[in-house]
Amino acid sequence: MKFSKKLITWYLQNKRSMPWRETTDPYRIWLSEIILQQTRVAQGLPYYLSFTKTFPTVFDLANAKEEEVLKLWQGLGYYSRARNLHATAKYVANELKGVFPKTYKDLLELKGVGDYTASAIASICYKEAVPVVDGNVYRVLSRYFGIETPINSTQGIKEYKKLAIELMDHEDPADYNQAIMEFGALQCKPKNPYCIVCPLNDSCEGLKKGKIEELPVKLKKLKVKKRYFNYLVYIINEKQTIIQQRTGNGIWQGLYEFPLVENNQNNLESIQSDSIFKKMVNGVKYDITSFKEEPIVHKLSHQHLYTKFYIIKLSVIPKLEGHQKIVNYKDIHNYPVPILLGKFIDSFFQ
DNA sequence: AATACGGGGCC
DNA sequence: GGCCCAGTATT
Repeated sequence: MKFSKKLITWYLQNKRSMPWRETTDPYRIWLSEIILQQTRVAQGLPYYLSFTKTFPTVFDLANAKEEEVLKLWQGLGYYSRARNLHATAKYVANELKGVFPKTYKDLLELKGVGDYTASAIASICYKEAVPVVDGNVYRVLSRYFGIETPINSTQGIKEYKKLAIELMDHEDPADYNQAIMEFGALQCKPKNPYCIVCPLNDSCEGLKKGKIEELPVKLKKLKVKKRYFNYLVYIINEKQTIIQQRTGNGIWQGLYEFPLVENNQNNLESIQSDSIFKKMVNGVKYDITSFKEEPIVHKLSHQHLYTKFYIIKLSVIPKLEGHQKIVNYKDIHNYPVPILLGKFIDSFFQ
């Protein structure tokens, strides 16, 4: 039997039940694909459910405030996905009358939709024979064909894409694409794959050469950077605090946070000598204490954030910078914040 | 061609 | 502590 037919046969017997497998509505397929970019099914599923419940149609999503979209996305990471999601919803609702593009080529034009996602939507919703090449596909192909080209090299990306096109099942693109991904997720998984019971184990080049554990080859990424975040949690008359929105490039764009002093350490003295802080509390009495003695280490894939929260009690409103705003405790939960701050807020403000 | 961009789970 | 996850946009 052909490679593609074996995968589809395996898929039909082993596929997990998922809500986005019950529909070919491009809105829902698109939504699920954006949510699942670089995200495990188990992590993305609750977000898919809340998004489809809150925004049943692309018009509902388009009509939402960006802040509401970010709030619902809170905790999922890669927040540009949420901003692009909202922008694309507005574009489809307002410029395309709510009708999604129907081809790989046209889908590719949408913000936040790249090669993988355009292929997924085109194949699942419209049966276009375009192959998905995600992390699962790289792994399955590199092992089955014994390919040692790094999957994140320019050469590798071209090579795997070419192979994927050749292997594509033209009669059933939707099931084939989902089959190879599901196969990579459940059977040919990164650690301890089930080669013994694998339906492809009689023809798997990687298994024959004993190289399953080393495949796929991936160029290693750079060392993570350390950063030092000192958050100033102003407590004004025991009922209000100050937050600001992150703008420009960098992490957490569009999310809110407390006034931040970023330097090369986590200590009280460096805060008290900070010019922005001094300007804010100039002439007012305040009391400053550390929330916890040890910094919280928040680990992102590319940087480690050594973070301390400083509780600053005062009885008058300090001088605000232009982008800062006063909020009541009870309203703070309505703002989208990084999970690092969300955890602090949950413990400190109940 | 590289780098930035989250958070969580697994080993 | 390192790797990986239904990748994309920017530099």
